[in-house]
Amino acid sequence: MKSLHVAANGGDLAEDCGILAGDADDTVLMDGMDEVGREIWLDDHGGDHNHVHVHSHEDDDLIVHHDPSIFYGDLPTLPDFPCMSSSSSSSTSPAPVNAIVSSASSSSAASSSTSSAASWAILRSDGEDPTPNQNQYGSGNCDDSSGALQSTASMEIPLDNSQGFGCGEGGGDCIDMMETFGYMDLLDSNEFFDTSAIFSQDDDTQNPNLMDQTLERQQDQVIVVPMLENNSGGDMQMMNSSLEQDDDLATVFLEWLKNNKETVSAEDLRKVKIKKATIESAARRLGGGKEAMKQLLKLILEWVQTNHLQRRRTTTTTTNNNNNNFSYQQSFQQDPFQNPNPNNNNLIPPSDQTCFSPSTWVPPPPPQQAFVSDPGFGYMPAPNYPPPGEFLPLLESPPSWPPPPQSGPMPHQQFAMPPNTQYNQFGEPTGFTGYNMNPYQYPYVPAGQVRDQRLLRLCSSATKEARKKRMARQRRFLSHHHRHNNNNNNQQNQTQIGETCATVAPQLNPVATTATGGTWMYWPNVPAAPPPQLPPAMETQLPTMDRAGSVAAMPRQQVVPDRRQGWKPEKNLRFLLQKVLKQSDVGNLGRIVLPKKEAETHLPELEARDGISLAMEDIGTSRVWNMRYRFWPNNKSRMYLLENTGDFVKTNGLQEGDFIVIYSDVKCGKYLIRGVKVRQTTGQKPEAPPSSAAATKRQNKSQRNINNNSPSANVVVASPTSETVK
DNA sequence: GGTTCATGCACCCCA
DNA sequence: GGGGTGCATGAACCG
Repeated sequence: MKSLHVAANGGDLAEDCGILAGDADDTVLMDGMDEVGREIWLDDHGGDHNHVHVHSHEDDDLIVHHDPSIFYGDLPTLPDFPCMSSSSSSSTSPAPVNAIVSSASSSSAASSSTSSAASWAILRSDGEDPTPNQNQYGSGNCDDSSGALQSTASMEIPLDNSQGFGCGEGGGDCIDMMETFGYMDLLDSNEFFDTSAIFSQDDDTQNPNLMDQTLERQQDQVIVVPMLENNSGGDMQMMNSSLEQDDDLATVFLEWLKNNKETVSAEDLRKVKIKKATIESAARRLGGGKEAMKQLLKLILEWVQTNHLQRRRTTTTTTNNNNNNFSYQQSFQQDPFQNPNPNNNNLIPPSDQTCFSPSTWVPPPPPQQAFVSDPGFGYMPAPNYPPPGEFLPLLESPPSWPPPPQSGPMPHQQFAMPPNTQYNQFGEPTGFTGYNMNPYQYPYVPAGQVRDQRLLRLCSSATKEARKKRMARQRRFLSHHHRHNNNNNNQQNQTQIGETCATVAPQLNPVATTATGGTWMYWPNVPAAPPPQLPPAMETQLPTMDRAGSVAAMPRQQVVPDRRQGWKPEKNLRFLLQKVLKQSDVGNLGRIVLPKKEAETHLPELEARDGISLAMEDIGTSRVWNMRYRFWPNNKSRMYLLENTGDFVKTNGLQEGDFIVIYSDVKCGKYLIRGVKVRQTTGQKPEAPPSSAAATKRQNKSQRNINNNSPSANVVVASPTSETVK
């Protein structure tokens, strides 16, 4: 029998309710993680309890206490946990304390689990949908005092105040997540996986070789999911595939251990701490049952891995890397769960809030390397570890993007959404080459499933209280940030994190975020060339473009929030790329060659040469153009194109030398395009295409010189709308 | 020398 | 034959 017991506690019910209520203002799925959400620790209490300790840090740190005993041979019974009493605070839930007798022998654990399942807040993996009892689980009960989630005392874990965090500030109920998961299947699977052999001792775990040997030894006994054997594919791929193929929680856990044995030690796992209520709520939100727990397990493992790696990365940069606490402190500051931008709290996939109508949005294939919108944690970084600031501040406003008005239905193909994780916390591109991504897509869940909706809603959580805390943290951080930066007057404009999102001028180029990772900031391009002879207002707004017409490096200064006429200050647009239009771009071909680097960086990664449909809203006219983003094979490379641009070009009267700018709306994820006319003041703008190839070349050369030397020297930028500036 | 990208042009489809 | 599609070529750029 494979059952996952997840005890609910009475703690943080309000936040749980936030989850259940699908509070769209919150990034994090798991309330505790949301508030604090900083770390997951697997902490070795040295105890002999077989349970997941879920602690709630005083400062809303989410802690899952993993009792090392889970990896030991003999797993004592859960009823021994002193923490059980804590859940007894539940006066309304008479759930009995059930003992789970677990041991290295899966059979015993299985039987005990089975026997105890009935009275627990149990998410059973046997397929039975543990439809939450309202009274018991409080899915509809936000009363913190109801004790609705307190019925599952059996998984309670003692408060570990010595660790600096209590076992659930709300109710003090804790469960050992790792043990829970290990408990369920790892111990139920006919001993095919002896966790005790992996992390039998701390010393062993500290010995990578021994650990590896142990794992390798175990591998012989393990039913390996085929896809999991491919480690090269990355963990995300593993998770994706496992979701589809793996029916065994134990296998999931085992494979995860195998795949991460070199990077995640038992010590690391012991530091993982997840709030019991969080787990319970998350599992419930996932639909309950085996599948839900499987997903949750995967999510948690993924997060553990991610967090660990991030912590490790951070550790390498600190001189105190011998201090685990310190390193975790570091990771705390980089908590992938944390959204430093209170405005960016909502990571709601498009199926929930996208501007696309659900009927038209078809999730693309699972990304190989994707931004992970963790349904369980609100935000879970992909292996690339986009910083917290890369959250997509989704849809705090109701969907406003109408379906594309083009004639004919939108293709039932990938409907890409803007990427939102390309920037590091300093607003620099992270350098990875391309996404295969829909930022809203959950790599763990097969697209199109109803479960997705639940997962997506998990992104939201927490209460106003939690938001207040985040805001306070953000303010503190900002204050610190300001003190440590040599600010100029523009700094204020750059650090309105959590308060406002910079608006975008069509000629402004954005630098994604500040170091706090919050709000997208837009920075003007200040040409390296001598100052252009332009009105002062334009000098800081003209883009610097390379020969391809794409954006060149831009100094992070002189933020000029543009609130000119016609602009929509409420839009949170993020600059993606721009392209100076060539003759071939504005000709009859109806296609625009996009700069490769920017396209790969900021637009969805293309799996097939046919590309994807991109609905582009014309910023000037609000008309939505159904374009196609694709690529051509070109030698060993690719040439990226935006097709179906003919009407757009004509409508905007774009000609050679003009340029387009593509943004993404960070709120609702749509793409926006803007055609910008460039009129030469000292020379005549080409009114007609060159009549010959030689003329074309000359023209191109001239254009390139303009772009490279002084891109704004001789031009006046005018928008196709009323924003012409001369 | 490798990469990017503008565009020439071959091929195919269709009226 | 015209238009669309997509590959190939070569110039420009970059390291």
